[in-house]
Amino acid sequence: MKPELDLFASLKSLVSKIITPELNAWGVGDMSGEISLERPAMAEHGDLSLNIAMAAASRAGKPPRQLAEELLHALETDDRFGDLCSDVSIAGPGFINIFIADKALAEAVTGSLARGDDFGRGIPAGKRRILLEYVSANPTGPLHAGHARYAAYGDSLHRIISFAGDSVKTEFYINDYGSQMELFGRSLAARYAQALGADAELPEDAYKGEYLVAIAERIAADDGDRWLSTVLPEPGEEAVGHFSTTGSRLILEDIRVNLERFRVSFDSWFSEASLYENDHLGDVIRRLEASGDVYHKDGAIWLRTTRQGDDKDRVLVRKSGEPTYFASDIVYHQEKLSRGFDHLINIWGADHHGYVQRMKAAFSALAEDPGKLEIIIGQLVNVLEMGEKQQMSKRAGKMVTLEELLDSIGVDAARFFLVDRSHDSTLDLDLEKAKLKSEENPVYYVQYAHARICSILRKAAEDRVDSSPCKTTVLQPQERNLVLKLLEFPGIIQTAAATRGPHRLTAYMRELAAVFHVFYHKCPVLRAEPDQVSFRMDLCRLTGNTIRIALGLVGVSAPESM
RNA sequence: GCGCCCGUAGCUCAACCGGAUAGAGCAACGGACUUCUAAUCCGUAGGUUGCAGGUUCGAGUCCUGCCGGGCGCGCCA
Repeated sequence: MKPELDLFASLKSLVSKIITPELNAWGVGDMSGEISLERPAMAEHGDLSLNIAMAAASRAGKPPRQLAEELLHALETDDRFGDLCSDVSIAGPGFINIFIADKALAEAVTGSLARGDDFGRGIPAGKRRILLEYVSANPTGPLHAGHARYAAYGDSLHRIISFAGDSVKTEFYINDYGSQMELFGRSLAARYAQALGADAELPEDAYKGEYLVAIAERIAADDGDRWLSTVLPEPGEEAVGHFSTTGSRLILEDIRVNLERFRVSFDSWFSEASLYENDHLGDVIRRLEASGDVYHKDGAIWLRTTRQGDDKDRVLVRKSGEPTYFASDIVYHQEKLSRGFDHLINIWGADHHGYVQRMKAAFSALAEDPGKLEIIIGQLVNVLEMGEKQQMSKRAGKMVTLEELLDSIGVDAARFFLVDRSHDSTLDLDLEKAKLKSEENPVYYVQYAHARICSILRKAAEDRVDSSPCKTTVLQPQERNLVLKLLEFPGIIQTAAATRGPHRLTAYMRELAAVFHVFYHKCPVLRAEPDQVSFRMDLCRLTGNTIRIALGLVGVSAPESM
């Protein structure tokens, strides 16, 4: 976003320019990174507030208010600053409070409006290529509420980081390899036999979910009893392979369909099994050996991850000769890097947090910078039924699926709800309550503001409202509040992206909708004084654009009427 | 036992790099539609930010120790 179109950003750089000589004169060293303009909680404290005098006080060895006086003088005598600001004063322990001129605010609205759907978009940031991996489920069952949370979070993060200016691709890692897949194949084979009326028993610890019955019936319908002799009394290796492959393909298709309905899309889908089509594992192990941290013990191959701070060393290849999931993951991450990505973001559930250290250690062993690997731990979702916590288990088939969530509360409410709180907090989800909540979900509050704006603009077009150009340079308090809230948007985008926190955006939308609703009640638009109509329509347009953009960044629709 | 996350209004949650009088929504109570959408707005009430120390101009935020809850500590994934 061009600086002159982001009033807050350009004010910040102007203030920095003005006060830097003063800071230098105090001999406090480089404090340029600490200069920040904040929006005070209270209107009396100005539109923007500068706290650098207090931050510098101890290093300068002078009282903060005295320093503030010097900065105030520098600001007051600067012509450019005088053009943009109507007042500046010192308050409290040494805050410098800045009041922006109404004229500058009105011009910023015009400039922001001209950016259309790009209002708030950041400047493309260099050549860094990011790969964001999330959801990454076993294709052994439908996605559940926990996956839904990470899907909503990850997809929103993708949209936000991209909008903020970084280049991000997304990937779904399909865990279609290993013992869980074999167990899945055996479970499905038994269901298949049962579907054909045979007396087959599910293996121990089997996937017991009802969805497997439906899949087995479908395979029975497609293939008839062709496989029956190979699965009884015990399924052979070939049959297990067939059922796990066929079953996972069908489940993956179901996963794709539901994610698409959830407005979550991936640039690529990567199969773990495909890692074994060539000897990538051997290549990676040879590479790890160069670190000197690979050793053999008890018939297995180990990586000395303790050298990088892990609790214990980890097995790469079992004594059976099968690679561990850890080994797969190292190969996978090596593969990601070799595709040219230089920053990898993974979203993992809290139940995998113990895995972070060993993965970082693996990066070190590969002679890669562990800083290239950013792992975001998302806390879990508790599903409550009648207030009772339910254990979610894919194998036991006990879970609330993404599909059920969408059927009961809809895409918009589900996405807003799941992303509206920090990923760092455990989320309680009571499906019955969530259904009730759909009526009072804050998403409707935000969407309603958008619909209301559209309604005004429709009416303006119908009535051919006559609006002469804006002459007023004095804004009503409600207009000021709305403009100031709108101008926060570019900064909110940057913060949400940098802190990986989409919930900041939903919180912002609620605030924006609130100040708009207040504006709506106090400031008529179409029936305003003739020279005010044009500016108020601009305010409506810019608010509408901003809500639409913000909702879009969390994958929620912006209805034109409700 | 060790590691990570969390503890804020009755409930669900915010609070930017440590900023001024800790904010929203829901629930409760009282008001506002002959008007550009009342899915809205205005008002009232609601707090020792789990507890105890420490750091400093200033702590919900940082440090230490407790208490409580979640998750993990496999040659499962």
